[in-house]
Amino acid sequence: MNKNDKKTPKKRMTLKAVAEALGVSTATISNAFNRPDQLSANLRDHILKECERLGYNGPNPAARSLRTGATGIVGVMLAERLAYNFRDGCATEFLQGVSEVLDDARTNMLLMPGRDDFYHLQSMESIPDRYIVYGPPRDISVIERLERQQKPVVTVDFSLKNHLSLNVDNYGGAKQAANHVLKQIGSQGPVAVIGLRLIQSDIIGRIRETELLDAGVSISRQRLEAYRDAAADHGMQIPEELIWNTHESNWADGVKAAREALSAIPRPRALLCMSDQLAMAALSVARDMSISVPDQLRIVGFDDIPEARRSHPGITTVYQPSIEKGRLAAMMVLNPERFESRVLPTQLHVRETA
Amino acid sequence: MNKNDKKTPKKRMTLKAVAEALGVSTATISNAFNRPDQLSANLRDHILKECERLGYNGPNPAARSLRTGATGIVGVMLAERLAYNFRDGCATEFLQGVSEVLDDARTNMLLMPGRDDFYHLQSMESIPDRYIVYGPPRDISVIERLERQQKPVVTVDFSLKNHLSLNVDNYGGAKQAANHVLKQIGSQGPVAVIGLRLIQSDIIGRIRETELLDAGVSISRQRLEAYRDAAADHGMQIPEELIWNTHESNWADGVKAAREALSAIPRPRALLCMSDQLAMAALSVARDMSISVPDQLRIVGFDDIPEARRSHPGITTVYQPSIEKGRLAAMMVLNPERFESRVLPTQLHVRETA
DNA sequence: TTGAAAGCGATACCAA
DNA sequence: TTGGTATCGCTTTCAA
Repeated sequence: MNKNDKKTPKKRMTLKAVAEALGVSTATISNAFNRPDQLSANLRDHILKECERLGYNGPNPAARSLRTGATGIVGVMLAERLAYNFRDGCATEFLQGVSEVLDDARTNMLLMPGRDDFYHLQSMESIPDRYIVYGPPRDISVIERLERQQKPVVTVDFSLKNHLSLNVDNYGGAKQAANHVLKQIGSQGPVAVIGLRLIQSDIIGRIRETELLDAGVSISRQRLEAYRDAAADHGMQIPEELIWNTHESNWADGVKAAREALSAIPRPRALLCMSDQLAMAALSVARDMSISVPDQLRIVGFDDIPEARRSHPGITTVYQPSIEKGRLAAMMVLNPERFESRVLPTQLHVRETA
Repeated sequence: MNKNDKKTPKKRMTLKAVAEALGVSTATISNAFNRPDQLSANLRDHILKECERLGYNGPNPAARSLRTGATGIVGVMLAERLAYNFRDGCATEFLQGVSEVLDDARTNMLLMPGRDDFYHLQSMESIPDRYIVYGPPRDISVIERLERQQKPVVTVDFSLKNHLSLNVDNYGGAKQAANHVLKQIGSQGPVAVIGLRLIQSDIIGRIRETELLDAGVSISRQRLEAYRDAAADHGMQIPEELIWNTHESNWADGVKAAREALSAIPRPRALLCMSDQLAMAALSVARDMSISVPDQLRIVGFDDIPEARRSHPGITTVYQPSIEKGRLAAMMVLNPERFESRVLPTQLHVRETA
C-alpha cells in the first residue's frame, strides 16, 4: 500500500549502519574511506564494494566537516552580486579559469556575494576551507568575518595585508594604450575617458586604510593615472569634463556614456575605455552617429575579451590574461606555500579601432 | 613573542561559549538566531548585540546542518565540466538568471559537475537541500545518487520522471527558423545543418529509458527533427552528408564545421546552425571565403545570445528566454509546490543573415 | 589491524 | 519564557 514498497525501503545509510551490516567497527569503515593505509587492501575493497551495494555513498560532509573542521570547498567571494559576474566577459573568463583548476582538483566552488546582508545571522563564511576574493568586496565587514576564519586567502585585483594577492599591470597596460592613441592623433583634438567605477560611492562601511591597502588605488584609478600620465608625456591633459563614469561594464551604460562623450564640442578624437564592453558600445554609437573609426575617432578598450577579438572592426585593446588569472588564483589558494604575490603583465593588442 | 599577542587571542567562538559568557542557556542563544518568537524582543536584541561584540557570527553551518539536515544551499548540477558553462553564452545567461533569484533569496549556490568521478568516495550531493539540474548529466549515476536524497529537483532542458521540469520549445523554434530560410531560397540548392552534440557517444553508463525520458530526445534531436520536417514540408530533404556535428558550441568547432560545409559541392545556400556561437563562426568563415551573406548564403542560429544581437550583420536566430529560464528554475526549486512543469516559448528573430 | 568511546557545535524536545 | 539534554554522523586517539 505504501508508496515505499519497491525494493528495499532503504532509509538513509550511515557509516554506523554499514559497520553493523558488515560486522566491523565504524572506525574501520571510516578508514576505508579516508586512510587506505590503515587496513588491508582486501578488506578495503570488500568494504567499498559493500557500501556501493548498500547505497552508502561515503561520509556525510556535514558530519565530517563538523569533526575535522574542513569541507574541501573553495569559496569564491565576489565583489558584488553574483549575477553581475555572469554578465561581464572578464569575470566570466576569470571564473572559467578558476573552475578548470578546481574541477581538476575535485574541489567544489562556492560562489559568495560580497555584500554584508547576505551573511546576516549566519556564518556561511565558515563553510569554505580557503578563499579567493575577486575584487574588493562591496562591504568591508565581510572581509573582517573572513579573516577571523584564519583560512588561506588569495585576493585578486586588489591587495590585503598578510595575504597572497594576484594583480595585473593595469598602469602599464593603460599607459601603452594611451600612448599608442596619442601618437596616432598627434596633439590634435581632445581625448575622452570612459571610466568604470571611478566613483566608489556605494562602498559601505569605513575603509580601514591600513588593511585594505588598495582601497583608494582601485584598478580603475590605476588606469586613469596611466591615461593622465601618458597625456602629460605628450604635452596634453585630460580635463575632468571629458571623464565619464559608468557603474558597471555593460552595454547600456557604455552607450549612454559614449553618446554623451561624442556629443561634446569639440568632439573627442579618441576614446579611452576602461573595458572592451564599453569600447564596443562606443563603437556602436559611433556607427550610429556616422563617425568613422578609426579615421575620425580612435577607440581603445581594456581586457581583450573574446568578443573584442571577433568584433568588426576589431577592437584595439589591452590584453589581460583573465583565464590564466583564474587558473593561477585557484592554484595559489590550493597551495599557498608554493606561491608568492604576483603582478601579471598586460599587453597592447593593436587591431582596427586605433 | 607569539605572533598572536595582538588584541585578544580570540579563539573560535561557539554558541556554548556565548551562552556561558551571557549566563543563559544554549537553547536561548539558539532561539535568538532561529526562532525570534521564542523569547522576548529585549533579550534577543541584547543577545544579538553581545554576539556581535564577542565576535560570534551565528551558528556554524556544519553543526546546524548535521542537526537539521538542511543547509540552505541550492545545488546547480551542470551537464559537463564547470568551465564549459562559463564559456557558453547560453549557459552563462541561464546561470545569471538563477543567481539573481538565489541571491535575492539569500541562498547560496553550489555548482556541481555532472561527472561521476567528481563524487567518488564523497557524498557531496548531500550538501544542497534542493537541486537544479541543467541538461542531462554526462554520467547517469549522479542522477541516481541525487534521487536517493529525496530532495526537490527541477530539471532544465530535459525531463525526469517524478520531477518538475523546465523546457523550451526547441521543435517549434527550429521549425520556424527553417521555414523562414526555406521560403527565402525557394527550392534552389542544398541546405546544410551545423549540429550540436547530435552524437552523444560520450555519455557513460546505461541509460534507463524509463526514468530518463528524453535521453534519446535531446534538444539537438528536437531541433534536427524540426529542420527535417520543415524541409519535407517544402518538398526537400536534408541528406546526411550535409549534417555536421560539433561537440561544443564554441568558435573553433564552429569554424571547422562551417569551413567543411561551405566547401561542399554544390555549395549550400543555407546553414541551419544549432547555436548562435556556431552561426557567428559560420558568418566569419563566409566572410573569409568571400561568400556574401545573405545573398549567396543564409545563416540562422539558435538561442539569441547578446553577441548575436550586436553582430554585424545581425544574426537571424531563434530566441529562447535563457535568463528567464534561469530565474524560473530557481523560483521553481525554491517553491516546488507552487509550480508545474513548463515549456517556454521560443521565437524567431529575423535580422540580417537570413 | 581493529574496536571503544569522546566530542565536534548546534537543535529541539520536554520540563520547569 | 527559559533551561537541561539526547542526538545528528563522523573522526580519531588509545588500547587491545
